[in-house]
Amino acid sequence: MDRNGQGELRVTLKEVAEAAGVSRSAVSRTFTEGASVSPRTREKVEKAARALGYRPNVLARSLTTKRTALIGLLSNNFQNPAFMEVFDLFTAGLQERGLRPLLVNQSDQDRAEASLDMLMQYSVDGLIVASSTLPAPFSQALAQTRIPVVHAFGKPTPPFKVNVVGVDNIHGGELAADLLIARGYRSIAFLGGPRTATSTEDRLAGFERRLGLAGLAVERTRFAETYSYGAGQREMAALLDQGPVEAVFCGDDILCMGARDVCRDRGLKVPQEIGLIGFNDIAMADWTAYDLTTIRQPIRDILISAVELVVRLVEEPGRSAEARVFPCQAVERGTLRPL
Amino acid sequence: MDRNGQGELRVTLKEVAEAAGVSRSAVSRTFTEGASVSPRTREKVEKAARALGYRPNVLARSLTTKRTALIGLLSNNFQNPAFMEVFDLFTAGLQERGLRPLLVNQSDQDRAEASLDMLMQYSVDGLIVASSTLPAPFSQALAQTRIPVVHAFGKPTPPFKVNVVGVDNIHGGELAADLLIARGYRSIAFLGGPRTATSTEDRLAGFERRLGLAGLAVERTRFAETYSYGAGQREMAALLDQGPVEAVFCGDDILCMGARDVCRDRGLKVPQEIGLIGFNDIAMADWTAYDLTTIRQPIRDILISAVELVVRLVEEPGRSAEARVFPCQAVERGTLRPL
DNA sequence: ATTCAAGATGCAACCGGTTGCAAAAATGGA
DNA sequence: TCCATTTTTGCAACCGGTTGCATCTTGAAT
Repeated sequence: MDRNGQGELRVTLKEVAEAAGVSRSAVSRTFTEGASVSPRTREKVEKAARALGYRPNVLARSLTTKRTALIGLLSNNFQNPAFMEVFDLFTAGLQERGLRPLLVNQSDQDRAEASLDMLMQYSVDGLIVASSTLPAPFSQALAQTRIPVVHAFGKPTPPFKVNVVGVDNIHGGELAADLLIARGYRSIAFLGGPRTATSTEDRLAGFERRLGLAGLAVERTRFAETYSYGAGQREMAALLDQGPVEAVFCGDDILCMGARDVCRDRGLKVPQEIGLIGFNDIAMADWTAYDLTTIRQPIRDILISAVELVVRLVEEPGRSAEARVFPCQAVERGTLRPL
Repeated sequence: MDRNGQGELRVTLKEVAEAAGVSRSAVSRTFTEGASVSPRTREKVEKAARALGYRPNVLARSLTTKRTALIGLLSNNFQNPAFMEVFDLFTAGLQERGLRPLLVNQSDQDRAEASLDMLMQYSVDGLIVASSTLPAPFSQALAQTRIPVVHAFGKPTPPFKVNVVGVDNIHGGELAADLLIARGYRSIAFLGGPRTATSTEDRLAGFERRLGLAGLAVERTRFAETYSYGAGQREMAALLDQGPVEAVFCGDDILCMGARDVCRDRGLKVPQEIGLIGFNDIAMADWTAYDLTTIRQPIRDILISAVELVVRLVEEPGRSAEARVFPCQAVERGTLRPL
C-alpha cells in the first residue's frame, strides 16, 4: 500500500469514468485533442475530473501513443558556468512546447553507452547533445538507435548524417585574425580548448589561414584540456613562460577570463601590454572586470533553432539530416588596443 | 507506422520471450532484481536479449511498480552561473543512484501550478526544489500532492512540515559580522538578495544582531531583486550614491562580484578603501579578479544530502519531515583589510 | 413522419511490462 | 527409490491509459 507516497490518492481514468457515469473511453476522449465527444459528456467528465483532481498519466499514455514528450538533454559541460545560459534557454524552449528535458550529465566520458541506454529506456522522443566535443563512440551508438538527435554546437560537415546546429568556427577564427591584424599585432599566440574538439581545430584553422594571408603566422599554440577558468590560467601561464607575445586568441571566453587574470596577477596591462580576444560572448564576457573583446556565437539562436529542429524531427521521422549554421560576429570591448 | 522514429526496431519483452523460447514472465524476471530464475533460463534470455538488443521499457514498468526513478529538479535560478555547480552535483548524484533528473525551469514565477501539474503527470518519485525563495503558492500546492519533496537551500523552521536541507543563515550572518568587527569596520552596509527570501532575512538578522552586540548598526540596506551580477552592480551603485561606507556585506557572491566591479570602475580600491564580504563561496569567488572573502556554504554537502534524503523519502513514505542543517564557515581572501 | 449521414458512445483489445498463484520441475533427505 | 520441500515456470490479470470498430443517437433534410 501507498508505495510511492501518493498511493490511493492518485486518481485514475476509471474512477473518473465511474464518477461521471460514462465509459473509460469517454474520459480518455475528453482529454485527447480532436477526439469526438459531445458537449454534454465532456461537461460531465470535466466536472468529475475536477472534483476528483484527476491528472492523466502521461507515462501510461505514452505506451500507446509512442510519444513521451521527453527530450534528452546531454551535455558534458557541467563545469562551465557559461552553460547556465544554455540550460536556461533549452529548458525554457522545451517547456514552451509542452516538452520535458531529461538531463544527462555526461561529464565522465566513459559511460557514454550507459547514458544512451538510459535514454532509450525512457523512450525519449528526441535528443539534444550540447557539446562541441562529442565523444566518438557516441555518434556511432547514436546512429544505431533511431532516436532523432540534434547536435548543438557541433560541426556541420557534409555528408550530413546527423543534424547539427552551430556556427562556422572557421569563419569565427578568421574574424579574430582580422581584428588582430587590423590592430597591428604581429606576434600572436593561440590558446584553445581541447585539441580534439573540431571547434578548436576549426577556429585555429580559420585563424591561421587569415593570418597567413597577411604574412603572419601563429607563433605559439596551447590547448587546454577542459573549458574552465583554471585550465585557462594554467595554459596562459605556461604560454607566457615560454616568452612574450603581443596578443593571444583564446578559443573560449572562460579560458580567456583565466588568461586575463594571470595577466592581471603578473602586472601585465591589458590591452596596453598584451591583447586578448575570446570566443563565445558569454554573459560574463561583459563583466567589467573582464570586458572581453570576443567573437560572438549567437547562443540564443542556436538553442532556439535546435529545439525547433528536434521537435520537427520527432514529428517527421523520415526527414533527412540537416545542418543549420549561424554567423559569428566580432564584438569589440576592452581587451584589444585601439587602432 | 514508425511514428517516433524508432518504430519496429524497438524490441519488446514478447519478442525476447519468443526468441528464447520461454514465457514473458521469465524474461521479466531475468531483468528484475531478486526474482527467481534458474541459471539456465537466465542464460537463454540474456543471450536472446543481447542478440536482439533488448532494453526494458522503464516507463511501462513504472505502471505496475509505481516507481519511475524520475526525480523532479525545480529551480528558478537559471540566470545564476553559480548554479551550474548545483546542477552538476545534483545530476551526478542522481545518476549514481540510477535516478533521472527531470528539469523544471521555474524562472517565471507565475506558472507554479503548471509545473506541479506536469511533475504529477510524469509521476516523478520525488522532487527537489533548489531555491532559497520558494514561492508561497508552491509550498501549499506541494503539500496537496503527496510527492516527497526536499527543499534544498531552504529554511529549516519548526514545526518541520517539509523536508529541508540547508544552512543556518543566521549564523552565517553572524560570522560575517564577526569578521567585519574584528577588522575594525564601523560604517557598514548590507546588500542582500530578494527581500522576500527567508535566506536574505536570516543573513541580515544574524548580521544585525551580532553588530548590535558590538554596539554597531547596519547603516544602510539594499535588496537586489534577483541573484545576478547586474542586480549587484545596480544596487551597489545606488548604495554608494547614497554616501560612503567602510564595508558592505553582500548576501550572495554573485551580487558581491557585481558590487566589486562597480568599486573597480569607480576607482574605489578594495580592500584599502572599502571592504566587501560575500556569501556562498562559489567557484568563481576564487577567481583572482575577485578574490572574495566570503561565508562558505557547503554546497556539495547540501546537495549530496538532499539527494540522499529524497531517495530515502521515496523508499520510506511514512517518514516524518526532517531538517538537515550544515554549518557555514568564513573563508578569508582579499576583499577585507588585514587586521 | 421518414430517411440517412454524421456524430457520439462503449466494448474489447492493445501498449510493454509485472506479479499472485498454482502447477511443474528440481532438490535433498531418508 | 520415494516423498516432502523448495525453486522455477507459465498463466492470466493487472497497471492506466488509447483506439478501431460496431452500435446507438442525433439532427437535418425530405
